[in-house]
Amino acid sequence: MNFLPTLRELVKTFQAFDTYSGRHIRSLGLTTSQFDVIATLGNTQGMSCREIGEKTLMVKGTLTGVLDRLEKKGLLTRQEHPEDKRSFLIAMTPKGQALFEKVFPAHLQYLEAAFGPLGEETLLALEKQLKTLRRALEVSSQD
Amino acid sequence: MNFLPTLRELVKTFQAFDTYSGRHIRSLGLTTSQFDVIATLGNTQGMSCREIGEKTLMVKGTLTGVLDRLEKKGLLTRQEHPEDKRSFLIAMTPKGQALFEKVFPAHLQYLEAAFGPLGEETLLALEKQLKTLRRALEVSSQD
DNA sequence: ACTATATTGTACGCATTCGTACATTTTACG
DNA sequence: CGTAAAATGTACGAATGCGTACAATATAGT
Repeated sequence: MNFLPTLRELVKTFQAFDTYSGRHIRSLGLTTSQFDVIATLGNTQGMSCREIGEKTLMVKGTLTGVLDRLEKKGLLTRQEHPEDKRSFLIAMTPKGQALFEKVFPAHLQYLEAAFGPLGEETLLALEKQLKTLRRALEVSSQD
Repeated sequence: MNFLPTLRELVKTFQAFDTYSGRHIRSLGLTTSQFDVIATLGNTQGMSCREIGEKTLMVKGTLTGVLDRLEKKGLLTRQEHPEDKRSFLIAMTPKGQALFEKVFPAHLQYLEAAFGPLGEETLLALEKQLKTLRRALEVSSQD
């Protein structure tokens, strides 16, 4: 079973997306990780570091540094969590929310230009195939 | 057109592969990038930095550091290129070649355990779908 | 209630990743 | 031939990304 071409294509496609998306995000003055956090926190009342990690697919160790920089930029705050003293409620500042409202729709539109022409059927088929591969990897991981 | 689920699945699948593959490579005492270089140079007479970059999908700036560490480990050498004074012929040492012969088949077999069960049809279909998406991203990148 | 275990987030070290700038050399073109 | 443009690899700074260890707190099992 020669899976290497498929594997190589997975990596190339991921990189192509990263390059395409990253170029636009950088022009907005952000990194990809920073944008992902802002996109996650926008229009919410805030959430814990764990929740942000689940949604952005970042591990907590990475997230600490990303949140530090966004906090230093004045885009978010870490407040004490009332129910759990280990945790923090991480929420956007007005400045952060304003940035979200500016960059999030703009980036979605930018991505739409690339993904839109593919059509819904192609996107759904691809999503399904990817999920099949991911499950195979996760099952094998359990050994 | 809601492409976000497909996009998220692409990232999750890539990460699942990276986690699965990386765990094994780390147990062999290497990083993913180092393994990719060794897998590329194994059983060859050596090649330029540019060629390695094309095959491993690493940009040259990244490659410099990875090659530095592999050279320091005594796994490869940088010789002067006879035809082009800007370039180097990067080739494995006997120690590097021996490592290649040990880890490359082992890792292929490890990956086979995850990819094999998918079957050839699924892999080919996924490769084709990915290529469609990648071309859409590359076309949009030209603007 | 007590204690072993799990969860939450940070600290740290190491290696990558990328963009930009740069020196050197090669190529293309007039 | 001579020069502008391109190619090759390195240097550098900033920011991930990840594994491990760690302190503080919460939860579960007894």
